[in-house]
Amino acid sequence: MTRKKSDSAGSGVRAVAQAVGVSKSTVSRAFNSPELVKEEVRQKIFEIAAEMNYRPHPAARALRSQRTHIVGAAIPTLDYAIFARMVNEFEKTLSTLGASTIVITTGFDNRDVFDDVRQLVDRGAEALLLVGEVEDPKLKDFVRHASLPVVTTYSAPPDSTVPAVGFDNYRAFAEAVEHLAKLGHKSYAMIASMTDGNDRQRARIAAYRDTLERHGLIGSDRVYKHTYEMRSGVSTMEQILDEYPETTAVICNSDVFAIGALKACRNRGVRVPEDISIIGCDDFDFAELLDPPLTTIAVPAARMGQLAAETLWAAITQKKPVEGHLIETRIAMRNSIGPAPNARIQVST
Amino acid sequence: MTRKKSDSAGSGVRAVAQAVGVSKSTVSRAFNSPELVKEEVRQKIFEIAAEMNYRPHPAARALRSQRTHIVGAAIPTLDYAIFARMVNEFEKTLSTLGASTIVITTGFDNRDVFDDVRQLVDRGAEALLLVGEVEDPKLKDFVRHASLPVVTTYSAPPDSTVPAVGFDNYRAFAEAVEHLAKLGHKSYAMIASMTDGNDRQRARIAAYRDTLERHGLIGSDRVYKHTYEMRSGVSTMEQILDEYPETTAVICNSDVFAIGALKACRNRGVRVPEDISIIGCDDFDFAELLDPPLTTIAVPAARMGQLAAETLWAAITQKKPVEGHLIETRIAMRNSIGPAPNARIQVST
DNA sequence: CTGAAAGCGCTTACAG
DNA sequence: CTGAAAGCGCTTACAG
Repeated sequence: MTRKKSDSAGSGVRAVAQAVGVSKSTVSRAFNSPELVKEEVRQKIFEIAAEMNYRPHPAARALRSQRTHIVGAAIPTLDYAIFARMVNEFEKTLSTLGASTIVITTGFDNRDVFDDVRQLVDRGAEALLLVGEVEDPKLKDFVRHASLPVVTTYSAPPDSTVPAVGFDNYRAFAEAVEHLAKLGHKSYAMIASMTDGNDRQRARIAAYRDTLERHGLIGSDRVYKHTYEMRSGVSTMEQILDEYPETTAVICNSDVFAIGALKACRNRGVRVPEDISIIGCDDFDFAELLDPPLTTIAVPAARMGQLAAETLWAAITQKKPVEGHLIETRIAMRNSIGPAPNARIQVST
Repeated sequence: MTRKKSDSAGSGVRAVAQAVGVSKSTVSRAFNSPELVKEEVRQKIFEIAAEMNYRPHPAARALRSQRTHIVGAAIPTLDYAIFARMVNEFEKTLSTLGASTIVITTGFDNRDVFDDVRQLVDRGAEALLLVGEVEDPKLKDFVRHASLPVVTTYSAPPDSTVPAVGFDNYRAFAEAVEHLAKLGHKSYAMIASMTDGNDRQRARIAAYRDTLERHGLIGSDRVYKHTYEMRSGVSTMEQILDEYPETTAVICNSDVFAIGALKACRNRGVRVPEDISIIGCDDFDFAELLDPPLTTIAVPAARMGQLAAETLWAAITQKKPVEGHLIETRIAMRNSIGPAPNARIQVST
């Protein structure tokens, strides 16, 4: 025995039922299957329930119905515009559909995220949004055997363990480099983020290397890796200017790096795009207001959030399989890239 | 009768208990009060439970223990760096403490947010983070009578219905305007956001007006209101330049506006800060990399998220009252403001 | 259209 | 240190 059986007053269904003069069943039905309850009775129940501020106990409801209406999102961080935007859209879409969003941040390395993801499930998540390829063996195992819908975003791994609502990182970057090659650039550098447990970075670097190689161009070995910080964009760009002044095209795997690179060029009196071309990735809001306006690969963050929410919800409610979506990307063409200069200007130090 | 009583196999405590050869009680105790279970038995339970991939059912656990370990955050949007950063820190802190974060976005108008906030509670939130003053009468009523801990952030209303972990918006902006006044500026404009249901905006505008008035300065009627978009910063700055070319100081209630204002000045050949001073608010990451580096009021987003999480958690677990915190702000001094020019330059159109 | 009863899967006070 | 039993607050199949 634990508490006394609350068979009388209180504030649960029982109390409402008593106040109205019907059974608990009828009160519950009025909320969950209103069409089964006589109009007149239903009205009275709603009225009195509202008066009493009655709300069904979430845990009791979830236990009995085996539905929590909670969906989990495990993302690297919220402190990065593009992820925040995706979750924002994910949450809004889900909210419209009648579900809530529980969030956990895991960092950018996917190799050991199982405990974080499990926390979401332990709180009742009925479905899961992930970012990038599933690399944690324990998580791989979990999604294989677990019965809940899972979708991953940002990536489009062909051999993925789970359906993906993402874009082709390789192709997007291959096109960007291709574009620069056609503009006549001969010497390149890439500012990337860490590749450990991050398939997007690996795909982008591979695209950069492969494309340069195919064109017999210099630079494929010049890949700088940093965590996402604007200062890193500044310092890396300075380093490039110092060590490889022949560089005319810099591919940044994040607008965070690009804005830093732009700043470094300004500091050094290097003109963009006359002397050097810089391309970013993400299409942050401020990209077009930079000086010069930043050409950048537009990542469809909001769209991914929306589609992920929709397919997950359909999977939960209609038991449909989770549907992957390959989203096309485009380069937001602005003025930070241009034809390769015939000669490098002098770099002032 | 609903389902058959799962008294035998399955995958719950019962199954684990049977596999180990103890009672459900002992299995449950091994997880919840390990010190009450004999070392040897405990080990065996952990081992077998892990093998069977056993996880206590969240809803059952929550129903019985009346604890969900879920905390709710109702914020205007995640698609704005400063809110995303606050929630990011909130989540991380809570995660460390053993709780999860459920999020809902409500927009910037606080007058009708009760249904959103209630959704959080209906999903099991044990405590609530809010943003700004509580203005929705229904919400006010709810927090007054509800027994769950609530904290609001960003504001510091003295007569608040709920404790606040925030900063003094009025004072922060009064200081900023005061600073500009001391620099000799005579003619001002403010680019603000919408004031409906937004006490932070109202406080900032009041601070601006009061301070100007106290100094007998021009501009207190020149407050432009827009939703947070960089283009609005551009167009409003252009308007200011056109209609009030005598303006030498522009206070932006968001760095989003400030970056737009900076851009507009650049477009028009107006030099910052030689011709006009611009100050932002938020201290976005990119503020110091702008050209010129942006002077801006630093909003302590991460700190608010952390403190809110800590006080809410203490309130839940130790039944301590929720503790408010008034956080000091400072102006991140950079180069976008300077002494008032003696004469206005010509504005090219 | 409605009510009585079972049971969702745990945890915990009680008794030993 | 352990087990049997009660009960958390709902929802729903069953019977009427």
